Amino acid sequence: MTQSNSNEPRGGPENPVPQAVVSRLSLYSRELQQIQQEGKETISSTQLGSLLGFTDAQVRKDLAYFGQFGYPGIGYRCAELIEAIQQILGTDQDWPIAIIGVGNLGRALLGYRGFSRQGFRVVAAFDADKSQTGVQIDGITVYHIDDLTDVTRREGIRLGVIAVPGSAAQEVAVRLVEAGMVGVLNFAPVTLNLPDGVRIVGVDLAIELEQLSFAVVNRASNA
Amino acid sequence: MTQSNSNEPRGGPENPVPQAVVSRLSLYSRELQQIQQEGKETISSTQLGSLLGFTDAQVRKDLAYFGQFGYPGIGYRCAELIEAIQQILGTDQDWPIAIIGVGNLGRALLGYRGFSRQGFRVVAAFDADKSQTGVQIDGITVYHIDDLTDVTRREGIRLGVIAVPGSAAQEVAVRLVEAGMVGVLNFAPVTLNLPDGVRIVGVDLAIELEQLSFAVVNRASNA
DNA sequence: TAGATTGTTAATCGATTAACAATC
DNA sequence: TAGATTGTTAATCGATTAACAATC
Repeated sequence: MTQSNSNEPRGGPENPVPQAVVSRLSLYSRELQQIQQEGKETISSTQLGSLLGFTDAQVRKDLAYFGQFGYPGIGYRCAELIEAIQQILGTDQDWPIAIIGVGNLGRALLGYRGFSRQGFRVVAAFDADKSQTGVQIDGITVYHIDDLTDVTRREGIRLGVIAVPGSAAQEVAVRLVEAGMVGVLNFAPVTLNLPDGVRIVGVDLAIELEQLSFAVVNRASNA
Repeated sequence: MTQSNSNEPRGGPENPVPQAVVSRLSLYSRELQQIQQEGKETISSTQLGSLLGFTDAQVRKDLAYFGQFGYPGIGYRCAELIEAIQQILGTDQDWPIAIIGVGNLGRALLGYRGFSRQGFRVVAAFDADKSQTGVQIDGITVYHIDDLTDVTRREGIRLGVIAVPGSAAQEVAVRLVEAGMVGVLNFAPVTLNLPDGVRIVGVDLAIELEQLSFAVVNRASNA
């Protein structure tokens, strides 16, 4: 019988980490890298929080989910904390990813250098259009969607990015899961229905703009 | 003295609407349009919720922030609710928008048809590179960044999309605000610092992937 | 030592869910 | 009428903040 160690701070079943905490972890990491580039060695929770609009308590609490990283009287050493967060997020590993759909958005994603910032590496693109098969875009080969499983296994791809029209997204998503993918970044403007255990992050560009228009239309409350 | 009307359900200062509610409103709208296309006239909070993974109570509570839209015993009429939500979000209006930066990502956004789904219309692009000035991309003219204020005022643009490198983003953001923009969709991987009253929505592609890698690395808790 | 800052517990705040009278 | 479903209040749950002893 597996006995749960109550000294264990990690996000096991006993201590599920809220989604919001994980989002902020990414922001901390990004901010810390900026700070480090500016030559600062350490930073306090108060400083880090204020750069991002969070309280000092929130920063400390978030980190406390995963362990003790700070030094009382000093703060956090940037280099150390960056490394710790990357390990928590899994971005200390190499993540070969695939992009499905080489329309406008897919092509942009193929050329986007920002992915590589944290160990993500686009290794293959897929499209249903046979005239695209074999084409190279920004050094990445475009495969036919029917080769999804083969290439995915060969390259050890676990994360897929959906950049196909909404009408095709659900079917593509199912095929990704069949091919063994466990995480999906979905740019199509539809709700995907996938088995539990497959994590989905959705980015709908129109919805992001809607958040802005709501805020603008209702910004009397701000003024 | 302005007396607050306690019958007023809208998100005035008395009743600030949580950010999470606004996000879900967009999802409801998207889902309702799908449902309507499938020929359904009405839908219950239970059905709508389950399509999106929310409880029925949550759906009803979210909508209750803004008024009464349902019919006891019947549910919600799709057409009516869609129109109501669009009015709440402001997407019943026309929103001319500008894209700043015509690199890989900016170009993809210029060609992205999904923006127009809800009244968003890209009317201008800007870039600091003078060799791009005057070029047309997908029918949109690229202006030099120095013409930002002129074009913004002429076209009545209030929302801007930042698709420039991180190193230039803060400076560009400040210029957008100076030009009169009140909402910014930021694709650059940096935290923007802008006056209160300017709403910022950030989309960091690498961070979205990090959320996936965390979930995958820690998915023992799911299994 | 005095000053700064952490990690953590308790208190507060806000958001989600359950329950149900009112309505069609 | 019986069945379905809303809008809303009260109860629950979870997340944020405040406070402070422990530490450097």
